[in-house]
Amino acid sequence: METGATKQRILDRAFHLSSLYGLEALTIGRLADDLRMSKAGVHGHFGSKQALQLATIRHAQQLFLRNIITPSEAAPDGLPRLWAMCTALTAYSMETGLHGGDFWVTVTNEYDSRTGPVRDTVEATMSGWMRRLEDLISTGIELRQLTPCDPAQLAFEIQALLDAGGHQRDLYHDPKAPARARTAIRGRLEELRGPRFPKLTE
Amino acid sequence: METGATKQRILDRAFHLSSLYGLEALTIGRLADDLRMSKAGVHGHFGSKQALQLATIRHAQQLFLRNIITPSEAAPDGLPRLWAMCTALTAYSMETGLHGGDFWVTVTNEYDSRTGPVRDTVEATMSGWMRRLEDLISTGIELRQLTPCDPAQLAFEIQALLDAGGHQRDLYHDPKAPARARTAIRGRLEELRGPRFPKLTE
DNA sequence: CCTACCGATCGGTAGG
DNA sequence: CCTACCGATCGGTAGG
Repeated sequence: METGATKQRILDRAFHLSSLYGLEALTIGRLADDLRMSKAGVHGHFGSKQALQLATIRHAQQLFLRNIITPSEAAPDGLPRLWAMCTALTAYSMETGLHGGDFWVTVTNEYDSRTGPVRDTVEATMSGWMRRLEDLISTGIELRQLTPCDPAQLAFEIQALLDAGGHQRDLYHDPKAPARARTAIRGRLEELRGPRFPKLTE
Repeated sequence: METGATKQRILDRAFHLSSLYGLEALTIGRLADDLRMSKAGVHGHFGSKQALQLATIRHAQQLFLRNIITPSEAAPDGLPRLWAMCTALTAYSMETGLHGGDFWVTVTNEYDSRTGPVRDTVEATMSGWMRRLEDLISTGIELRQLTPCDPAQLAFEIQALLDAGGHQRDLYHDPKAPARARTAIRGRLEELRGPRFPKLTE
């Protein structure tokens, strides 16, 4: 049960546009124009605008899994894996074009004060991501890579810095912002250095 | 040359709505319904939707100046003043309702990938705020409150944490998020403690 | 500050 | 996947 090629084209474009302008500003007409299709042709693949938004979120989840999560699983559990995810996110952001983290920065900010199924899906996705960060931190503590600390607090700080790396890069057209995020995260981790603190690449 | 009472009512409501949903989702019709006015009655005060957006930004600037900047000027220059601004922003966020920082978190994220006069105004405002943070950090270093460090890097980190305090509070309905931001900022400042590091209240 | 409009665009539907 | 529509709403204008 594969997704059709046209539907993939629509989702790629929807992902691109909503990474820049959000899922509320996404319109079926704009999407159709970009893809040189009719509005009904786009609409028919999803049935409603909300279904299109939810499908775009699922598409973004798949890209995030493929581009960020899975590659980082190659690194050892705990701190090396956490650091691999942080470098993947900030490295991606240092290149041109659109990448895994941008969609989520835009969309979480767009929906943080809204209600409804789209918001709920966004929140659930990000909660899963935060739990993943906290688990890696907890594992890092258990493995004595890190000094004991509050995983939720450290995860909050890392997520804050990752978000700001992408956001401030865009707002100020400052290509150094992702590197600032990485520098700050690395410094914070080294401050919590435990006896088995691993070497952090890059 | 005072602003009319009706115009103030419109701007208060526009500020409230755009703090939640952004300045692009703001519509003259919705504003008119909320205020039990006609669309033309709202429109006439500004002349265009863009002028309404820019006027709402100016309104938000005034509130930020009155509620955050000016009160903090009572604290001594350098670190105490920087800390006063951080506590003001996170304290406001801990109460219910809408406050100074929320508008800017929403709107900077909304416009970071857009173009045009509204985006330019938002960017200029935030650049001024970042410069203010950097100046307070530089003063703190000169006064030996802080160890020498890169003011732009530290300002980036503080702004990242302040943003995330408001944003994650809303996204996860987590009232502890602003306190996490404050804890992280305080920890970062104490890490950079200089010989004349002041006592940080609260 | 209002009523009464305008053309454009929105999400969505009928029918093929 | 298309053309040809629908009612609702958008920003904006005329005229008072």
